[in-house]
Amino acid sequence: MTIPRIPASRSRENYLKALLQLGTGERVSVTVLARHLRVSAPSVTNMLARLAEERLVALGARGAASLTPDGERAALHVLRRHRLLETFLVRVLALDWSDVHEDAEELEHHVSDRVLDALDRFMGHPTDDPHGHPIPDRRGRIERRTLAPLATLPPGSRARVREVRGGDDRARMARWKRNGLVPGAPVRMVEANAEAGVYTLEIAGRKLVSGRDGLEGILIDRRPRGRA
Amino acid sequence: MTIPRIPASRSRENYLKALLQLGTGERVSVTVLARHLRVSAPSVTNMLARLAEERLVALGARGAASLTPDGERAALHVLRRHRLLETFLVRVLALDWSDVHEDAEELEHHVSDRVLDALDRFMGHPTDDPHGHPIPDRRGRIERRTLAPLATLPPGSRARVREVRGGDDRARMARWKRNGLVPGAPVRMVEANAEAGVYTLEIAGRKLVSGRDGLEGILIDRRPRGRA
DNA sequence: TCCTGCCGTTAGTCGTAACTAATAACGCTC
DNA sequence: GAGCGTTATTAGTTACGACTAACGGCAGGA
Repeated sequence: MTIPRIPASRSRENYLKALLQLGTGERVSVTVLARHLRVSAPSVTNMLARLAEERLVALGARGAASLTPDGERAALHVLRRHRLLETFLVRVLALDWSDVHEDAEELEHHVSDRVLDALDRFMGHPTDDPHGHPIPDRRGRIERRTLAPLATLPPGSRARVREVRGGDDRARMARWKRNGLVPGAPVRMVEANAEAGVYTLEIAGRKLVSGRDGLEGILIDRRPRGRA
Repeated sequence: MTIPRIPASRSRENYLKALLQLGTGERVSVTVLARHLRVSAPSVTNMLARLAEERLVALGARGAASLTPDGERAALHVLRRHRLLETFLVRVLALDWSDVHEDAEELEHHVSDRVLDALDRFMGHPTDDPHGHPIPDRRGRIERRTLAPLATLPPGSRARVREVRGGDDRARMARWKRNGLVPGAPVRMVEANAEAGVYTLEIAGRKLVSGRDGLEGILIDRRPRGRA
């Protein structure tokens, strides 16, 4: 008879999480999903069909997919697990900020609610992960923020780094850390040359010249605190 | 071409661990393994063949299997992960002694060396898990102990509980904990009736009457400390 | 010695989730 | 509107690890 196993997860959960992260309310195409998950397009079509059957995903024309409320709930739970785990690995186990992503990526599929709650309790219910991202609560609610890319900070203005995206790129994370570009760091835009894509910043007193690419993923609050 | 994946684990690791725990140097039969892993006999034959091909298991006549040195090393690494995780769950996260087994059982297959070492460091390199079992070191070496079943303690003698086996039976573990039968607890055999299988004990000052079954798995040092 | 059981193996299937190759459905350009 | 390129789907395979059903070999009892 073959036991159908637990509703199964791992792969499923990764699809849901990807849909959550890629779909800003919008539908996500098969190709985009495939690239993100490093999987072939047919695999995506296939899995989306299964997830649609389980009412976790809604399919639109030309394979465009979005999460149903159920799917979004599930995805937020995965995200919560991921972020709590990253927080634990950094805050408690003192692992490197730029290294923890893949460990969390693995463990997020295997931590029980019991253990997760215990971790949460142990850390005093943190609200942000080490990269500044908000951690969804137990009910799957997440703080909605409107942040701006650091590159949009007008010259002379000050702000604080709020979130640092792209945790899967270790080298990038390590570079940011070296330069002091971590959540909470005070920054001042000294000079911005949007055409050339060159920006001069002061981070916690230290000067940094960076290209636009090098700043992509660093987010600040939309309304900068204070003026120069 | 289909990437052969990582040497893969989960199931493999469970077979290796089972061989380590069941085979006291001896070869283990297909049937025993099947029962222990709650899997059909053909599944066992099948997997053993694969493990033998990878030189992790040596096969004898009539399907009897034992670990090769490589296999034993691998198994001890899994055991180390399991025991360190249990220790973490109990000592740090304050989860219940009798509950943690299954969580550790799941996580042991997914924790990286990096995280494991960090856990080990964080806890100050514990040598025993919450059930009193020795934790293999990083190189896979484990303390060899010669322990005796609590039931063999002569009437009037005192000893300390050293290990408590059978972590997979929650109810049993919970009962022992309620009765104070935890590693380190001082016990005195008040009266032992081997024929009837009834034993009267004093545990940390409290009296307990138990059948032989109820004590199976509780181990003390072979040479009791002190006399009555 | 032969029969009966137990134990293990062989053969064939299933579910999951990936893959490649080939095809179909758009949509944009000329 | 024909043709081309992109995007999605269908078809068929593969690997893993489980399963059931059926078969073979050895041991002990009659």
